[in-house]
Amino acid sequence: MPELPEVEVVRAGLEPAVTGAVVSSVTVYDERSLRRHDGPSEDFVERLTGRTIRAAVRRGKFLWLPLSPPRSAMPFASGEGQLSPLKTQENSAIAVLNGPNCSNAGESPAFSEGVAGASVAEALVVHLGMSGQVLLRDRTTDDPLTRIRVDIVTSAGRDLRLNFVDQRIFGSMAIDRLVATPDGRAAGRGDDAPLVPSQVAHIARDPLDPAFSDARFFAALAKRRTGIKRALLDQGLVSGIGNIYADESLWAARIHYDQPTESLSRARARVLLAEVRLVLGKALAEGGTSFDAQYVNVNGASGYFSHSLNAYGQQGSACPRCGRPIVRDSFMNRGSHYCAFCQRIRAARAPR
DNA sequence: CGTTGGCCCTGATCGC
DNA sequence: TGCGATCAGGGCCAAC
Repeated sequence: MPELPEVEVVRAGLEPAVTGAVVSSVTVYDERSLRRHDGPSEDFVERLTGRTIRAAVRRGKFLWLPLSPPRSAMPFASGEGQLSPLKTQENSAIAVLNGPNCSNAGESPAFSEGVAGASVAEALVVHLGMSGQVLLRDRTTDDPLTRIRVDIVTSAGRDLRLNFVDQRIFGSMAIDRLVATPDGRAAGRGDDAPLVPSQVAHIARDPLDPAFSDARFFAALAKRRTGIKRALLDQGLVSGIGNIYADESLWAARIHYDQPTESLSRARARVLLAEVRLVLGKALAEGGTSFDAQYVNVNGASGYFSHSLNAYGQQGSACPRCGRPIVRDSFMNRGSHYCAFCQRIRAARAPR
């Protein structure tokens, strides 16, 4: 169950390896992992092979790797040689630190020439679903349950391999076109370009995104007529939160999972958002310390359970705050773990 | 149109 | 030892 912190660990682990890398071959072992790809697996392989990866970007739980235009479809390069980053990067350390775009003053090279229809900016979109992993390997390593394999040559000339492993096949890969963000801000963490995959455009910014608007979140939340946990899990309202961090944030804010959103005061919503950020940030800090740059180790389970969880999965044990037992309800086809004493549904304060 | 319930998917684990 | 039942839930979409 990778949520924002786990996906960010993947992104950060992939970034130095894939930035400036060229895809040399692609193998699809299970077409079901292409559910989000609009076309057959042959199309996926064809469109990905030979492309150069520009960056590793994340919004919420979605990850994408923007691709440079295919060489055959390269538009007339406007001016400076900004479209020929391939053979010039001899110093991989610099390439990793600076990224390919920093010198381009905000304009995305892949998108700038789209007027004549010569090229549409695209990205490899990855969602890990429930059980997905992207494992960075050498070319001799195979992993069980690998659904898609992407072999790359890094900007430093190293042969590497990305194994997309996914037991339950709720995750997926896809080639998707990039569209402009409505606010013109960077689409996610890892790239300055205001370009988001079309299938991610409806996903809200996450609470760690500098362009996340607290005010708009509170306003949207106040309009909802549902339980607070359902709202937290709605990626169109706020992204990156899954079942584990929802339960942990609600426990920290002492809010019952089914507290009606319309009855939640602005003050308590503020507390909740602050706790969400604390929980996500803490998990991110813990996850970030335990991964090896060589291998993007994102085994969801081991990552989570190394964190100290106060509520999730703790049914039967004592609430760390009051000592009463944590209970588990079945809710929305998932478990909700909470302290029945600390987290009670409260009536809305009567209006003056 | 906003909200909600149901479905997809399978390896690991547990109990008999 | 073997085997069947159970469990995990993110995102999407039909239905209300």
